[in-house]
Amino acid sequence: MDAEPTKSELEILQVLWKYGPSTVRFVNDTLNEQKRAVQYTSTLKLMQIMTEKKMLSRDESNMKHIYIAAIEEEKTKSFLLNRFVDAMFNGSASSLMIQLLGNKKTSQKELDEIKKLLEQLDKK
Amino acid sequence: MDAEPTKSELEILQVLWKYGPSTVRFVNDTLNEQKRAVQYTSTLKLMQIMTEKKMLSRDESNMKHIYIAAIEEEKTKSFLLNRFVDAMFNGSASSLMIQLLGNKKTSQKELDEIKKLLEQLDKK
DNA sequence: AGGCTCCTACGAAATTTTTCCTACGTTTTA
DNA sequence: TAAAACGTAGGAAAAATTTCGTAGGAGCCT
Repeated sequence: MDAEPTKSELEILQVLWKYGPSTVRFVNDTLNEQKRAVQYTSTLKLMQIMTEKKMLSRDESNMKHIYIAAIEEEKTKSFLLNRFVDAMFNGSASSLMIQLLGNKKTSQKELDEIKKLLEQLDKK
Repeated sequence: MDAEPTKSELEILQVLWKYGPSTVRFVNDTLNEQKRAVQYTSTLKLMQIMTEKKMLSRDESNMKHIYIAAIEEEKTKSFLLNRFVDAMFNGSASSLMIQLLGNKKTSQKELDEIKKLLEQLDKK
């Protein structure tokens, strides 16, 4: 992991990961709909900075630049998750699970999926 | 959740949660051993700020003040975890699990514990 | 008592992150 | 074609977070 995405940077990455390469306009609209009010130029600026940091790349061939996430979703999430578990739960996945499942928000469907996953891991 | 602990604040909370009520000196030493170099007055200052924010409370009856975590470990971790899952995995616990267990770091013992936990949840 | 160490308080500086204003060019619309 | 809308770039300000220097008091040792 080269650079740590900040909170705001992560929001932008999420949009790009979810919807694929996008314009600043699209990202900004999405953030405003799904997250919070933010000015267009703020989003633009941040995406420019992220491009400098090599976190994004962009296609400048048209006036409306198209931005692309340059760091992988899987790797980044995995990295951040591991850091989070280490910092918060001393690296213990089961502690995290206890905490996570302890607060009844998780649906039965989710639980079933997790069980299936565990079975798969066992077979190996 | 009243106030968001920042990264540094969380480090301090972790020490207090783990070792119980402590002096600034102890917290600072622990951080320097386990985390990173940081000046005594920096730790002091931060803990004073946290006290203002009601994140910590303290016993001032002696010259060496004793600081106590004023927010609960469980609640705080649960809150931060939920935010993390929402932000990173769209609220899906199983997605998080897949990511977490996908990177082979988790031991068999951990897996067993998680399985046990799931069974318990089922019985209810 | 004088010197040394440790403590707190306070203020300010340094750093990092986030936000937005302004300028100016291109495209679209009336 | 002029006005309005939209695009980028760059700088600077604002906000949030972190760090540390300095001052002054208390405790301890010789």
